[in-house]
Amino acid sequence: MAGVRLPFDPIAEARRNWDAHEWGATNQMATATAITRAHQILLRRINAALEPLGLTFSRFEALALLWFSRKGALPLGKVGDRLQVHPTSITNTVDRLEVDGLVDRIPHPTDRRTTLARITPAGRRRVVQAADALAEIGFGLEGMSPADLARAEGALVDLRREAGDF
Amino acid sequence: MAGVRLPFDPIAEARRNWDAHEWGATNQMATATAITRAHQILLRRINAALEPLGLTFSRFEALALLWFSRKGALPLGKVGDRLQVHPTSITNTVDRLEVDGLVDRIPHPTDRRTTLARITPAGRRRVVQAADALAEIGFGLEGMSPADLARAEGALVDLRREAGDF
DNA sequence: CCATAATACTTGGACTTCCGACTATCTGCC
DNA sequence: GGCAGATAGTCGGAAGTCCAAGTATTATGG
Repeated sequence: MAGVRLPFDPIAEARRNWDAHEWGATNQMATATAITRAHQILLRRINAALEPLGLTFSRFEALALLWFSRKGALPLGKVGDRLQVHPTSITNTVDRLEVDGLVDRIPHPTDRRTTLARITPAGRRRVVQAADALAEIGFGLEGMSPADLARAEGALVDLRREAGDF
Repeated sequence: MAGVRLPFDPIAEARRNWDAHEWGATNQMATATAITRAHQILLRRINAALEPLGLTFSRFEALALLWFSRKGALPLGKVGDRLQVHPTSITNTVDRLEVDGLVDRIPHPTDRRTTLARITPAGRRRVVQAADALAEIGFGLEGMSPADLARAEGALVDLRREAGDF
């Protein structure tokens, strides 16, 4: 990765270029770029914090969801719906968690199409360690003030709603 | 993908679980989740809009950067610095743009370690079409009000600065 | 009651991103 | 001058995401 600190804000610079060439939607471009970049920063920090535990953010999210669930087990499809990812990603995620013994697959009691992912005791121990590790680094967001955390979250609610999340 | 509309806001739900189990850093967790999800929404819409043009968001970003540059050519390393991605990603991106004839590689005039990516005439035509297509969909952010766009962008400035972007 | 449609998951392939390691070249300092 | 260290780019491999297509099972409607 390039650990380079630029002598200017690249988004402000992009704004200038965009306006100068009349490409339109400058504000959306700037916000989209900011979100993309924030995500990049987050994901790197989170995955770095989870790496010693043999987890990634995706796997952590799935594991946490199972941990919170009443029975410690959910159909793969439900996991995908909650995490808003493609079914194939869940298959992949659960495969890896299963290899590490943090989850196992069990058949659904009545619907034979459905497979349940169930968190194992090892998985429960691991997910708690991981949550600690993430709280430790403030989910990679320690650069943000409490006010900015709330601002960012609030500003994105309508986008998520309009995208059909809830 | 699961086109499912949940009957509740999954982030609000995560907040409740997090607090109930005293996992800590709830606000950061919520904001990190919102950013992650917003990015996911954005990227899908943007890539869908660019797909008919044979581009992805990464390739578009690189192409736009070259388009804006004074000479239409930049060292691969500079491109990586500006886009904040790993050198190997740039190699990959430029490989693909080159196959499509939108960019070519030329040697640096004085430093033989360095390779320049140069946008071709076809690349210039394509990037303008792509910018139009993205402006058309408001960079996937049409669900956000102008006020929310500004709020989101502003809230993320400190994060980007602290992460060393500029 | 059975054919058709919907649902649940998996497989194979494409794409992006990262890391570690490697080659080639340039820079700096003794 | 010449060798050590920094810098530029690439290759191989791992992980994540998606899509398209396929199998198995369940639900529906004539």
